[in-house]
Amino acid sequence: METVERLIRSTQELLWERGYVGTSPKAIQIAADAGQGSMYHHFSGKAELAKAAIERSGAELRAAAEEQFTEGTAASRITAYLRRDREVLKGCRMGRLTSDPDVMADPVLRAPVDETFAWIRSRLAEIIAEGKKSGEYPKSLDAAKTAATIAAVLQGGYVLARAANSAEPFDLAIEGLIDLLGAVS
Amino acid sequence: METVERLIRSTQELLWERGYVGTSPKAIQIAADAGQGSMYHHFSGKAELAKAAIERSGAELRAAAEEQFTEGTAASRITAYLRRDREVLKGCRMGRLTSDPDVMADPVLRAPVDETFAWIRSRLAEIIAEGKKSGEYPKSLDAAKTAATIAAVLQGGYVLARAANSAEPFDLAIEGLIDLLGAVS
DNA sequence: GTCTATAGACAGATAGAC
DNA sequence: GTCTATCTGTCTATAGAC
Repeated sequence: METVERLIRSTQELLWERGYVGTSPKAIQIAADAGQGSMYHHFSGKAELAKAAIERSGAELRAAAEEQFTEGTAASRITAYLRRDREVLKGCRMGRLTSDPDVMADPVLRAPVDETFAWIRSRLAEIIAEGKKSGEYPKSLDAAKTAATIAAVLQGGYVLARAANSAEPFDLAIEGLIDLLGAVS
Repeated sequence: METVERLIRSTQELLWERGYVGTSPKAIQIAADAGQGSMYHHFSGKAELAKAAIERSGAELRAAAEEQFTEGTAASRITAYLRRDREVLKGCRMGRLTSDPDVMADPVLRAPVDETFAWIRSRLAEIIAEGKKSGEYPKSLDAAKTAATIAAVLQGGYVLARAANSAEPFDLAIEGLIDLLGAVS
């Protein structure tokens, strides 16, 4: 793999594990097996590298979600998305960045995070709207609200799981939501 | 206020804003208006100070939650808890610590985080169980699952709000959950 | 493109005076 | 209890040789 690619992937991994504040250029270089000069030749610094890594992660996240969003009824697509196999104890690569003050303070770094969640909520809302048309969900169900609730359960599930050092609370939260959604349909 | 108290409160605030990795002893000393020698006289270092701050925050969080948990029907107590005024864009003081690798890696620092969320889920489950007894909720509603879902929506709501730099997704997620809970009761 | 050298600032303490 | 001095290592680059 080429140097630039190794640098971006290593940065993605480190941002996931340790966040922006906790990730040093040195650590990235070691993980990517690239020298100092090499890194600074390809990127102006930590921020530019992080931008590339966050954008890449956002694209990957959307692609992974879209896989569940393509076939089946509205309810089955949402359930498939919720129950998809996830590295629960590692948390969400994108969600964890929201607690990184330096990422949130920099519009360039926050933008891809913002866009990713906006996209997910919007896609979920579309699917719920389809479900209302098909009669799977009642007309009274608010698509935007429900979409936000679904996205929040996933993000919050990660938080509860990491706090407990166990995937159990994540699974409980997901199944609790599926039960509630099943009750209205 | 006394020095020890100022140190703990300043650490609570800094952990909330910048996390453990992003908070330096120096920053704590400045915020607490305490000297280096003074800080190291009262605490062995950053970790011990963080332990005191996290435990304090956990106690405050439980006390704040218990306020909403005391009067009214089960459903009204849960709604009151969900709609309580919160500093949404600052995120959850306890939840943000779950993305701090050094906190999660140290059992002493993770314990109060774990206990706080375990307590909240357990209290919510108790209230839902009461609601089932009183007939507010159907017998088929799983208390542990639903409690996890409620806690997750709050934590995830913070994540979505910070990503969007707006309280709106938080409010949407909360209201979406309240609608779902209303539909089953 | 990649390497090594250098550098100022900060992190996270420790030591000893007062 | 609090203060100042000191210390080792790391952070985040920049500069210039190869």
